[in-house]
Amino acid sequence: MTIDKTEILKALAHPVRVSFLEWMREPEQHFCDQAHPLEMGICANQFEKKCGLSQSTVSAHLATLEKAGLIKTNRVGQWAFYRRDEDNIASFLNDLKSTL
Amino acid sequence: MTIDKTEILKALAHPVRVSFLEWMREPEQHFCDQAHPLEMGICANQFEKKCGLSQSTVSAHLATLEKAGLIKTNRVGQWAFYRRDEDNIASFLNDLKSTL
DNA sequence: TATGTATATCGGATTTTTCCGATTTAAAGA
DNA sequence: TCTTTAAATCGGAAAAATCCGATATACATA
Repeated sequence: MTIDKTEILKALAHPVRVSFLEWMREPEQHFCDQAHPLEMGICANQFEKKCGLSQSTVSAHLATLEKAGLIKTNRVGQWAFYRRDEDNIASFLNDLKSTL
Repeated sequence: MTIDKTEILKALAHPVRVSFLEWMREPEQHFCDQAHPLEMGICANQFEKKCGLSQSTVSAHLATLEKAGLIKTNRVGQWAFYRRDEDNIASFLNDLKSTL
């Protein structure tokens, strides 16, 4: 599946989801208290603590970002670790710059 | 009032509004049948014909783009002419590239 | 002044998005 | 196996977005 600009723009239409992406740019600044090494990605529960929304709501926001191709999920044991999909993000930004 | 990234991203969350902006990049290609000179901007009714939505809906979409600062309005007589606000669009794209 | 044209705004129906608590699923550890 | 923990999914309420037709406003012209 190729990247869908409309789906990405809809994913970026909620400020919390944009914050998630921005926080993941600098994990050591925003998730310095994570028990697991930041190289694994950011654990879902970290976002809950930081944004104050419920577990199910955060899970849905992360799923929206993943469906749009903006983040990738890495499941280890009972945890889910998230990281930015830099390739897709860069492709989207280039696409936007050249078409918008 | 400064540019509001969240408001802009919400404005871009509807594909019709993105199309409006893209069409305005190349007026001579997309609005070659406009009675008024394209240098005045694009007349509101041109968007209606091209997207098939009702007059009131198109007016609302244009208002959303203007509120976000993505387009500028030029009223002449009974007409409203729209053009892209290139400065704000460029600022937004730079902001997005450096923060997202 | 009366009529026609272009756009904005209003009122309301429909759809989509957002959010939460409860439940389910899956893995970890006692 | 039983319990705990983490995350996904379900069900439904509330809020926001979308869309249209009708009406209002503003300008042009007869």
